[in-house]
Amino acid sequence: MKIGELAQRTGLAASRIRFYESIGLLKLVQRQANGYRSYPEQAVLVLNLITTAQQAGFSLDELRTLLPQDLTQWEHGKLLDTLQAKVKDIEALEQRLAQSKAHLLALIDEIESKPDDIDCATNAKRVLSKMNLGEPSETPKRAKK
Amino acid sequence: MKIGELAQRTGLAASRIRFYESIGLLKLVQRQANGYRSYPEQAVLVLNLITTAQQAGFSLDELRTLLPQDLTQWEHGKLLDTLQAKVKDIEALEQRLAQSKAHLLALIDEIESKPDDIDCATNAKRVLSKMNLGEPSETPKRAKK
DNA sequence: TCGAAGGTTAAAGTTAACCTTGAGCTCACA
DNA sequence: TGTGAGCTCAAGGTTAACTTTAACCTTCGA
Repeated sequence: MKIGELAQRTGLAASRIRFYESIGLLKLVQRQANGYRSYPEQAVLVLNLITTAQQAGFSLDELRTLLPQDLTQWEHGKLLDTLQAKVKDIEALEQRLAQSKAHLLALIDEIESKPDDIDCATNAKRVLSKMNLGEPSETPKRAKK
Repeated sequence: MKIGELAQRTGLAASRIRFYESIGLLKLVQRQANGYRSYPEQAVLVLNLITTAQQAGFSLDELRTLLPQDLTQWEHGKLLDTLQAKVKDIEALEQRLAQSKAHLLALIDEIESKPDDIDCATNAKRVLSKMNLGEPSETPKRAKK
């Protein structure tokens, strides 16, 4: 199939598919006589696998080293290890998220419980002084948008 | 205090502090006669607040609109709204993480339960065919590193 | 007085994961 | 035969949040 069809069937932009090829991530491609790219059925699977894995937190770089030339040649040991490591990563992220959330909730609480009889400035100082009592974690999260 | 000291006390690189000023995020700064920047004590608080908020998922852009010139001039309503929205964001992210994790664990399980009597290629196909049964979510996460 | 340490600026580089642009083939069809 | 959709490539643009570089000034300690 040509790139347009593959794009439609995977929901990816054609430019993105070409990009994956250019960085050596998608090697399942041949050329027709006219220079057009030609993909086998399997390409749909692989692209879906890639986007799914991306959503699980894998970078394209990781995926490149993880998905070898041929899908039937997976190294089970290494693959399983990596998957399990990724689960650990996610768990760590979950921890950090929970912390951030608790932090935010505490802050909201602190602001809301402002005694009605003090002014903004004083309250701001009070709130600020209560912040940052936990040690600074070093790993920033990037939420999308 | 000069930028070097502020950098030390906050743990941030001086270049980063200058950058924050350049994008209008840190306005608590004056100049000495020699052109050196001079910061008040409050700057330490504000920078800590910024890095903490960043870790909670706020972009610098959001922070700029959220932290006005003077810390004692917070708009409580807007601020609370934003904080609550961010909590929602975090909860959504938590959902997605939980999904990813479940997905990964299912995959691990699928691979591990490979019948010993079939070959790699067949197993790869079997595993692949079981993947991507959930609908594709559209929001990719970026985990760090 | 000299050199190192620390300050200033503007501008360019970094990273990841793409997208956009422009110029030029190729193909199907009316 | 022409036109418009689809393909090719290389190269440059985008975004966020910084860092690096280069060229130059200021301060401090020996």
